[in-house]
Amino acid sequence: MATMHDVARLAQVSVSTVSYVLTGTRPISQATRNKVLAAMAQLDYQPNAMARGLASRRSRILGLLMPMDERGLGATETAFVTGAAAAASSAGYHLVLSPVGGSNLDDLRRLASQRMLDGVVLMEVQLADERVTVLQEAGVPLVLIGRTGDAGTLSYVDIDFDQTVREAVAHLVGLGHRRIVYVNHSAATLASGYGPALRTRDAFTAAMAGHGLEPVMIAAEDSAAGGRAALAAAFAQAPELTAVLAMNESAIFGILGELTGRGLSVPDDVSVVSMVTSPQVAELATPALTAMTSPGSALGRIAIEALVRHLDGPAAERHPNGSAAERHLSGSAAERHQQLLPCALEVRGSTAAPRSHPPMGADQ
Amino acid sequence: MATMHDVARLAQVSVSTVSYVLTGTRPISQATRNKVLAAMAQLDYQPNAMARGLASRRSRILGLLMPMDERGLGATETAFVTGAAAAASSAGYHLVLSPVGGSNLDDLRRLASQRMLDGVVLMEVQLADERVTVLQEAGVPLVLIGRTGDAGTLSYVDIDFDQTVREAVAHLVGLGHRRIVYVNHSAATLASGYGPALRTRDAFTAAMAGHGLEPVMIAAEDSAAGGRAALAAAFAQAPELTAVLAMNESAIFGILGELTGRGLSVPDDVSVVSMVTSPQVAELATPALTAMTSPGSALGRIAIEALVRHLDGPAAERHPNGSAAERHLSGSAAERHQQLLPCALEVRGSTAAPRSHPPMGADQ
DNA sequence: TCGCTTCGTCGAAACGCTTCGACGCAGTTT
DNA sequence: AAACTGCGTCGAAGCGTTTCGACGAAGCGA
Repeated sequence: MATMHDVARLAQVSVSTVSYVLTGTRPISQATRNKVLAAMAQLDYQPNAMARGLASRRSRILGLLMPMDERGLGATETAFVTGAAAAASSAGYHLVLSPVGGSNLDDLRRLASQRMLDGVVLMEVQLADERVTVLQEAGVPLVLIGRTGDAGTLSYVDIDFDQTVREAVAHLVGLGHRRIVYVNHSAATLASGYGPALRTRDAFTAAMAGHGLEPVMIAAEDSAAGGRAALAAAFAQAPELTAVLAMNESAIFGILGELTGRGLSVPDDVSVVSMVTSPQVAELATPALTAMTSPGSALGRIAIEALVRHLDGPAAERHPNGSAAERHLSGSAAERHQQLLPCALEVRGSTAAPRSHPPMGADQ
Repeated sequence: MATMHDVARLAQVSVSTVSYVLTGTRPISQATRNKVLAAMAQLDYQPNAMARGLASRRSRILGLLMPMDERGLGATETAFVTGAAAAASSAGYHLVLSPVGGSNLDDLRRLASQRMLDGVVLMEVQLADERVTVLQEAGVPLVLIGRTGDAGTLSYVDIDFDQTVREAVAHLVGLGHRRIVYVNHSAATLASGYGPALRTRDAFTAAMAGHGLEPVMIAAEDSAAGGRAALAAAFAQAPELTAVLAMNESAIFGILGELTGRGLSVPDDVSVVSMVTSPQVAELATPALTAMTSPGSALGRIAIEALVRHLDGPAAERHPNGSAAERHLSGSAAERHQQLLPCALEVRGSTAAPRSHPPMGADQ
């Protein structure tokens, strides 16, 4: 494996010159640059990541911390990851996905203290997430996907649940539905402070109130069985329901199965809308599900871009010889990126006007 | 951030002594060890990963290379990842998941040449996989999940497709089915040399022949629509079919939908078996699918363990002061781990005896 | 023509760790 | 009693980069 010394010797320049060619830190004449580049090509030189990291105190590695607990990544999360990977790569960073569960905080602390990651993106953030504290104490720059309860000073990208729920409810109400049930994640998930579950809950209450309707909510375990049970509970609580809005991607198949089992047809008897779902999953069901499509890859891209901006300092690098103080100043100006993205309504076959109540005053 | 120097000073020993305490490379008296440990605790010392990597020429990072193309990771792949992560962690390695697509070989080459990864596990291996060549040229130890066509000298862990298919067919034949259709991945996937698709195809032909039955095979796009089309094609080709064996997890929901659409009931009119599927996914369908459950987390664990064994040399470290030659010798003896794991048949609600032909000579 | 920047390059000192040779000091062996 | 042998420890030399200060050589205003 060729080293910088080899390149320098072959190009007949000093080691530091090679480094400057590589990093662009100082001006190098075109002639010298070409010599060096030629030598690098000839030797098939690749800089040693460890040496680079040690000397520069930046690894150029970004971490994507995703708890991989129960069920796997859905297509949504995958889109998210690919978006992030693409963004990182084009910013000259490596992206590593670390499956550090929410439980082993010590692992996380170790990872953070080892200075192996220049920054991290945190997925599946809880309202009160200890990982945030750990990372902050370790001084690792971070961007959240999702928000903690007190996200004031943090950077985050998240889905605009409020807007998303409002749109979903408007769609159903516009079709003429009045009795709409919201199937959320399980009570345990709610209690653990899972942001999406809590925020959609509140948003649903608000949205229904806005239409003068009564919100009915059911918690469901993240499984088909959970969905079945939830639907049974829903009918017990609101026998005349005509539409189901489901946050729980795992439960939704159980809901559909139970609906069929009861001899009810979708969408003629009951309309179903799936929240924060990828088109691929929505198409799996029969009929294909009307769904709020999550902005997966955009979320990932934006999160990484915000992180990189924070790390590399302001893009407007007008004074390459600016003092450290200057750089710090403008660096902190680039901080705190906070952004919400809504899901887009995609109407497929699982929603229609209710049998009993035809549409009325649709454009609510 | 405390360094080794700080620890050494506080503990009143030399830097090298601290290092020996940390790595266990040389004997250290209990008294000294305690002093050092105390100092480390007091300073909250964490070794710097980059410095460590540079000096020792091993990063203690393992890569899990997973192409994240189309659809997301299923629960199967997730189990795989978590198994690998757990194994890596308990062997003292970090596991990073790198979404380097199959396309950008250059990215991979760069990653490999930067000496950032001590070794890699390759997922979704094609029969002719260029990534293997790249990695081998870069001198990075690797273990495959799946096999290339010429896996002779490589280490791999894979599903025993032959055994799995045989068992699935035996289950159906045992119930009395004679006309069984196998729904595979798409023609394009087959053509690209995707091992599981090819191996199951051959295994199915062989298994059916073993029962004196004619194999009918259909290729399906990886989507619900693909499944629907495939079922239509299946009925066109074998109108009297009574059972479907599906490799294609995405298509299977389309198959079920189309079956229902034609007024056929599962399992009364048609039995369905899903191959290489996780229980979670199998439970999503109504009725829950009889499936061959993939040994997800075991695969991941075994792959990592094989890799680590290769890296750390033979477990039987009887001669800690053995010469480099000895170590190399025994190292190469530990190489080439090749193992196949079958999927386990889990009978759920989607298989039953065919209506027309009651069971006969079941224990085939 | 004399200083004064600016440009392009160099040498050397980090960066924080591992590892190698050496050495003092018991505790054997002869 | 002399010559070994391990054990526990130390100092120093790397590992392959980046980065800082320095220094000729131009280029330029006075």
